[in-house]
Amino acid sequence: MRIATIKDVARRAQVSLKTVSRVVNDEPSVRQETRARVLKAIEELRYRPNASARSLRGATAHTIALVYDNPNPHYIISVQHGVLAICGEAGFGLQIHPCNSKSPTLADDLTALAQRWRLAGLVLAPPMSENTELLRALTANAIPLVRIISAASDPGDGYPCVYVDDRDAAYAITEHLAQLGHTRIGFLWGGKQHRSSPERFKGYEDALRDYGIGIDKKLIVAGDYSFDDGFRGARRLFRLKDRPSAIFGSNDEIAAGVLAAARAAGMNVPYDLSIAGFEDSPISRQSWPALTTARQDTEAIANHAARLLIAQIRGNADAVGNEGFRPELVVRGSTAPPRPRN
Amino acid sequence: MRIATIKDVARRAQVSLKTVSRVVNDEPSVRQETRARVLKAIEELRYRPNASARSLRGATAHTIALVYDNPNPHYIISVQHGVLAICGEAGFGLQIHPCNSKSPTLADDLTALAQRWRLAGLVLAPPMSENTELLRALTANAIPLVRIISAASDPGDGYPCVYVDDRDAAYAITEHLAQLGHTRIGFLWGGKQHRSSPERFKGYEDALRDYGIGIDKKLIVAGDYSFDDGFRGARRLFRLKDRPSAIFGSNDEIAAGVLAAARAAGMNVPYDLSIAGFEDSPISRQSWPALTTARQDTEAIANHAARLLIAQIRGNADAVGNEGFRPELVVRGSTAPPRPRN
DNA sequence: TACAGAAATGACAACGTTGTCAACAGGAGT
DNA sequence: ACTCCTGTTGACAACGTTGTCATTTCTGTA
Repeated sequence: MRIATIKDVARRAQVSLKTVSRVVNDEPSVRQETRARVLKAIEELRYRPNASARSLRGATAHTIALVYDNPNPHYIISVQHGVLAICGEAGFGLQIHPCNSKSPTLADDLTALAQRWRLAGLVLAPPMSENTELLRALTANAIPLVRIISAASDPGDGYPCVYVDDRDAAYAITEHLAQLGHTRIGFLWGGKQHRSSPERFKGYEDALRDYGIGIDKKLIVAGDYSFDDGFRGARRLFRLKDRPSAIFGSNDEIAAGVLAAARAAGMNVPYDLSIAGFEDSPISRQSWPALTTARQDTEAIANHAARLLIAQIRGNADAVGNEGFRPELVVRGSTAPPRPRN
Repeated sequence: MRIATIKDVARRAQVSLKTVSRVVNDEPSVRQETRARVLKAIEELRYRPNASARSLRGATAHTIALVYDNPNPHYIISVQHGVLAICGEAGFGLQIHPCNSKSPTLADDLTALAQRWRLAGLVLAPPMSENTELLRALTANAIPLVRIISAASDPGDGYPCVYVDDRDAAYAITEHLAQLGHTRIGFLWGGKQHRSSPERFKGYEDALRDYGIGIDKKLIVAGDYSFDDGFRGARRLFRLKDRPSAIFGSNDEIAAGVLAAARAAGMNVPYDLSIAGFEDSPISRQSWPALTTARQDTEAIANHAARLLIAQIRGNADAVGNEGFRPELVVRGSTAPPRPRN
């Protein structure tokens, strides 16, 4: 059972190839009657335009790639689905491309990828989206792109982006802890190669300052966005003479690690220790108690990124602009006022 | 900066198009010297074969799709990465295609997808892989496919597959609980549309029978593969007069839900209640205590599925056969002997 | 030295689509 | 009746690659 081509449709509808093409692409200048005849033939033959032929004819394929290097499955799946939803609407295909953000050949690899598949553009997730050198290389090769980045405002550097105000949300979380009465608030850093890490730290710092709480470097621990680092970091904080009464983990995985460490140390969360995370990933809801965190609507963010990219590809970039998102504080059971000091 | 085509390379290397094509595709019958000249030109021009043109010329694109409808991000990411690794080696592209397994137009949608993009084949993850009607429809349209399914042995129904022996692993888990001395073991079902659910239940049943433990229907609760169902199911079991001393959740999410419910009820896991999950997903390691579970090497499974599909596409299906995987018991802190009855 | 056979190379068509341009019909305006 | 326009349609080339087949060049042997 051969797949029908435009030729078969044309023959069946008694029109030329071009007319079928016009109908398929909703071009004007086709009589109502002719259009109907063609549509009927398309239906009968189950004709589907061949994407390869289309992209060969045009400048690029109707396919974009999503590029990421992120260990958090929930985040990635959300981004994928957000981008896919828009691709579906726009008739674009999606290639996913996990990669190593530290690879020295990254720019070359991505350029090769884009050229090989004639990709129409790239969506860059963090931390790739924050690699200026990479952005330059891709732009030099005329590869359209859009970034998902962590920033308080539009960086206005010419590269299209969707920006997420991590600082603001981290401020809200720290503020929440301060308002509960905590003054010894630990902070566990995320991975240094993500711009979100310093942003979140900045929110923490700013809130402490605004609430008149001094910054104690001993309460601040480096790490990566991982459960294990949360566990280890928490243990380190527990060993301090003047322990924190609350710990803010830079993401939910870290916070879950803190929770596990607290449990292992026989603490009762939230009464002995308040814990907050970031991201509202499933783990924050599936812990006990559930974690106070910041909800970021990753799918909406990805939606916008995809729309931005596709608008750019289609040349109507003015229709869709850069946009900011602001994660929102979600208070759950893992935070409470500190125990009165004895 | 136009992207170089085979024509540019041919001109630069002073050979015909066809010779370049031969070099690119590693065909024989090219003199060493000529080959070197062509390779040099390719290098200099940064030539990359145009995938669209290739697939237009050939019968199909060098792209396969991964089709799934599964709420578990960790599982999906693992499958994606497993498939991608093989695609990379083989020079294939991957399209991901999440979809609704209950959609009545699923078969049509997938056929349309495959034809539109000239896909070379499909990898079907559960539960799509267990929909016989779908398999028939795809096969009728000559779309190569491979399934990842839950089965104790090769079903030998003609559709290529990678099968995972969930029954055996569930048996091992139940056996582990029985050997610890548990006789009241609760079971929380996974989603009915997944074949793995009855398989896992069968393992539970078989083990109980072999260890002379009667089956108590009150200890068996229906549900889906979700944290919330685990939570609810556990609460139902806690209300029984003769409570279980151990609960086997059909996957780690369910088990994590049980853990949360136990914590909410003030129980001390594992001493008041043993909990076992299935899958070895991150949540099983990131709980406290960590969950006893069954480890399935999803990436290896996906690797094999992709290899199987690509072998089939290339017509050397004999080189790679169906294969079975057997998840392996992982004992962690969430299981212990029951408290002596008082 | 000539010649068969093998090896290397090239010319050309074809894959399915769409952009360009020409052709044609029918109606409005002179 | 004639021109001019507008709306509809079709012929043809081109996109970049590879399969087919013909041609050229080389190799070893008679």
